[in-house]
Amino acid sequence: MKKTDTKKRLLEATLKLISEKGYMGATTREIAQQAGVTELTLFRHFGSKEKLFKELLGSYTFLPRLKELIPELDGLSSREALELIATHFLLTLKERKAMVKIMYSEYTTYPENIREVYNKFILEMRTTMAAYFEGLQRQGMLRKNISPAMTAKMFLWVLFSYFRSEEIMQSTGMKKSIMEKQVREMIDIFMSGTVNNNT
Amino acid sequence: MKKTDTKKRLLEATLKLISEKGYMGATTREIAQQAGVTELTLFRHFGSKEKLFKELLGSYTFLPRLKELIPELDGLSSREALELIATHFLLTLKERKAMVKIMYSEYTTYPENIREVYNKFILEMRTTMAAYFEGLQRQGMLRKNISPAMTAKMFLWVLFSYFRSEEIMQSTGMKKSIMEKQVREMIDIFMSGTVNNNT
DNA sequence: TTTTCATGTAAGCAGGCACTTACATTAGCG
DNA sequence: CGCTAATGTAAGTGCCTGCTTACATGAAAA
Repeated sequence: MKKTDTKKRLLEATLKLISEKGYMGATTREIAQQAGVTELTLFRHFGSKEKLFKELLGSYTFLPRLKELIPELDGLSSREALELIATHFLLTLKERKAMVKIMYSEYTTYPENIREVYNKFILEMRTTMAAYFEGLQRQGMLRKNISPAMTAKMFLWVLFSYFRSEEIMQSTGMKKSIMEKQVREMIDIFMSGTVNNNT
Repeated sequence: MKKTDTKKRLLEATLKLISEKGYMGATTREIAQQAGVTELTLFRHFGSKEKLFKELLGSYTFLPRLKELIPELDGLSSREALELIATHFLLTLKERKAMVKIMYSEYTTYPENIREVYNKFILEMRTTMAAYFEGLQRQGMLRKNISPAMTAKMFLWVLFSYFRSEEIMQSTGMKKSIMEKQVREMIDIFMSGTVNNNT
């Protein structure tokens, strides 16, 4: 008997359906059916719909690979480094698309602990990036008169909004070649700004 | 008898409750109560919950004041102009906060015509800003090798994300003085970039 | 004054929901 | 084989939801 399997399949089904229909729109019947089990099995495992959802959130790890990535950036130019970070960030979001969608749409309506997961993720990303930018600043590669914190925020905002507009809003999804081109364009603007200096 | 009043109050109550609890979480009973009428009156006016929601969306105008604003920008430096645009944009979002919240969270779950309203709004903002940046580019005030379309997107993404993180996620809301300071910081980075050129 | 029209009161219906109870089945393990 | 533990079948409970029906009220328009 594969006890673990059932629970796992239920959690996956929950993730899928809630990301598609929202917490209130996803019924326990449908979740169970999607997982290939009876509704009763769902309740035997989790007790209630809310506990199921909380366990889904709790079981979730965003494993910010950003930190692991930073040592690899040493030999690269800051432009190359930011491109690499951006690409990895976007791919992580794409992989976790369903959960990202949930956190995005349920944040305001389902206050209890979804906020914790979300805030933790955002905060970790921000501080990691801010630390990286602070390093660049110390090396003289970043303007002295801007704050690493705001720099980090704007970097992530642009990437996240790009992800949302491409992946969540459009059904098509991002094509890799197009994505890389646009990442390059975004990072170019992010680094060099928009103002014309050639005079 | 104030026929118009009742309908208007119902629409306002719908806006408020759906923005707080989502479409599925807001009940017709509660909406009617919030509007100070009987549930029956709600159904006499709108026939069904879905029609009520659609009428809310249809009745809604985002009146993009961006277009009206553009003539006023003539004497200003591009930095001042962008700051003015940004401030107005953020204030519009704040005024329409409830509807913005709805479009944000219900977009993927309530597909039918909420997308139209949202897409129309986004598209209008983007094209207006892109046209403005194209003008700047012709005047030689914007780098030649970046696309006005992407520039416009990034500009709006940063502002929108800022709004979301300040206004929607935190309960406190934006304080005007802090907002102005941060807008200046964001536009500085947006215009001058992040890279250190002083060598 | 009589009519009309927006609203209210009250009761309820049918369906879906989360969740439960009682009992049967199946498969692996000692 | 017999025991245990996970799952299934089936029926149902109580609650809430969107929505309806029948009748009453009250104020403005005729």
